[in-house]
Amino acid sequence: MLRLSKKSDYALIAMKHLAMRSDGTASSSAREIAEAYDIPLELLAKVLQRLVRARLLISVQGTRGGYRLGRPATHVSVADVIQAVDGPVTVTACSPDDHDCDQFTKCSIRDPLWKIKSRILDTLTTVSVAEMAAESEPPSVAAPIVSRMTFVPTAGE
Amino acid sequence: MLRLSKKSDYALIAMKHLAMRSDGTASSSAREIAEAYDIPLELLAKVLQRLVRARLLISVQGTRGGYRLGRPATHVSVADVIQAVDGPVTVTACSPDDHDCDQFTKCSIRDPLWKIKSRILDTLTTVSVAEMAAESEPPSVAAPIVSRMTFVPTAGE
DNA sequence: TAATATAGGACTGCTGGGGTCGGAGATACA
DNA sequence: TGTATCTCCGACCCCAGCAGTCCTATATTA
Repeated sequence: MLRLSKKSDYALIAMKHLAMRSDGTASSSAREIAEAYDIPLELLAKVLQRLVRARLLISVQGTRGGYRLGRPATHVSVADVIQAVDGPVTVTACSPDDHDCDQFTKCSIRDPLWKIKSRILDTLTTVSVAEMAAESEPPSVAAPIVSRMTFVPTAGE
Repeated sequence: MLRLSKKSDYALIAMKHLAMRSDGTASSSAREIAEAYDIPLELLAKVLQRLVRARLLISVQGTRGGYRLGRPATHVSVADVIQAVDGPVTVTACSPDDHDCDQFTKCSIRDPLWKIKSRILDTLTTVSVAEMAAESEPPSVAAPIVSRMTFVPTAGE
């Protein structure tokens, strides 16, 4: 459970692929990425379209067209990619202020789960695509990727 | 996305219900819980059976039977409940040592996502059922639930 | 013995994700 | 200008898995 969809998988693969070869503004076509990772072309194309709509990618139409990052990979989090493809990250079916949920007027776990969801979202937001790409590089300096993973106790929340 | 199943919802509701009224070894029947939260009885019963199999609950058969916690609510994490009902928490379809995943021999995001999954699992493990139940109590001391949420940078991992 | 409780297998309806197809629009190049 | 190549986008199908139901067996108490 809690598995994320293949669309998200494909989106992350594509984003990482572009991040690793985007020295400057290099672009790749959907076909190139699809063949590199054995992903169905049409499905990948649909995923890439959503990423374009979310401004995470910029598409160039026509011959020799393709996709390139919409902004630096360091400014794109895993959460951004997942949400662009699969919609908002929601652990529960209904949100705390979703009062038209018939069954859960008596629900007692909405608020606790909502806090857990916030922490998961924090985790996904903290990791950027650039950091994912950096892990695959030959270990040169071993960038302090996890240095920002420290959670501040949010007792006031 | 990342939504957990209704079975997990029901399981958490039931566990919290029992945690809140388990002063000593109070028990509740499946019907009682089902009616309290408008949950289909048969479905809830099946969920409770899984919790019994996972030793999270103890069942008493026969008239005036029911369910009670298998161990103190402080020692039951949200992750325990979810895993008992929905199986292991997996963000990706395949694990890092799952080499028979045909498509993902070229997969480049398995390891990064595996780390993220570990952090999510940490979050779910850190919150206990007792803490979920405590949030509904009239705020007496406001127990320091999140004090253990501080992540230690695992740079060596 | 009757009533009530859990245990658990078998079954159905259906939503949503994975995947496919075809056509429209945009661009590069001859 | 024409054509090939590429992205874009909507429509469509298939099916695994979840939610929910039903039925029977078993255990316990009154």
